[in-house]
Amino acid sequence: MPELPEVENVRLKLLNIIKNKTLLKIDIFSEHNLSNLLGTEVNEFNSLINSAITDILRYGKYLVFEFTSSSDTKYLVSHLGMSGKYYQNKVLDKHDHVVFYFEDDIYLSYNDVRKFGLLTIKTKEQLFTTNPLNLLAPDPFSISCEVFYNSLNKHHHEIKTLILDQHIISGIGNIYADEILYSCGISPLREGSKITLEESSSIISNAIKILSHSIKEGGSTIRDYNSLGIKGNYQNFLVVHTKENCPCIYCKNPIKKIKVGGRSTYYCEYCQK
DNA sequence: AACGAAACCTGCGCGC
DNA sequence: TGCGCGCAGGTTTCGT
Repeated sequence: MPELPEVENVRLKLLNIIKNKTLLKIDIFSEHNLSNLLGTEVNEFNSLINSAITDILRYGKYLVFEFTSSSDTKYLVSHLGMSGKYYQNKVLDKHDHVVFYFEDDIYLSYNDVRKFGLLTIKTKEQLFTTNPLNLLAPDPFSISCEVFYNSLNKHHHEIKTLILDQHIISGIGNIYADEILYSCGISPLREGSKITLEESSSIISNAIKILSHSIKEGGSTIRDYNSLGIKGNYQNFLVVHTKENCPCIYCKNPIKKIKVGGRSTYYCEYCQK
């Protein structure tokens, strides 16, 4: 469930479930097959035991669990990749790789079919000075328009590729990139260095509008992806993504599907310049 | 240096 | 029914 609105919904739900709960035990299954998923040694995970979850934060598409004990504070940084999900008290299956047992008989499993996600432990010192958060750009809600505009103008990539680049702006993925550029009337193929300051501002304000709306609708649930039983509704509000050959809601010409930077891209060639 | 391609994984749906 | 192919809400690494 990987873009900003879906991750934000997971964050809010997780806070309701485990805020102020103490971690009692962690199980990690077949850890030798999880070398890309686990950024930290297993014993580092065990160092979280007997700490309580004092907060859950989100940076772009990353979740950050704050664990506090009497002696120190540590952070679990989690990215859901393409197929990562959290479940509460679910009967485990072969894709539940890590299970966190809390007080009050609550357990959370991290399930990830494709194992593109990430779970890594950081100290307070390391959190923003090491991968992956050290190079992460601000999300549309907090980025400065001038900084964003200057980043775009440094590159000759297509604008769609640039707004998917988490070092330039974070939180936007393949679905919302298409929706945002459509609402701005900007072609996904336009070169970043040709985007004006006004258009940069439009990208940010449309991103804020679309992402906020999606957060309110619980995110998008397509192909049955969801986490913690969250069933999003925003897929019903999509106007270009997945709409190949459907009439553009503005000009009625068919929506085109192309590849940009290797990703499926939907747009209206008449409304987006 | 910069670009697209392939890699990392698994499962699903499609056409033959 | 079975097989092969292409596809998937992401990101990093590898070639030319």
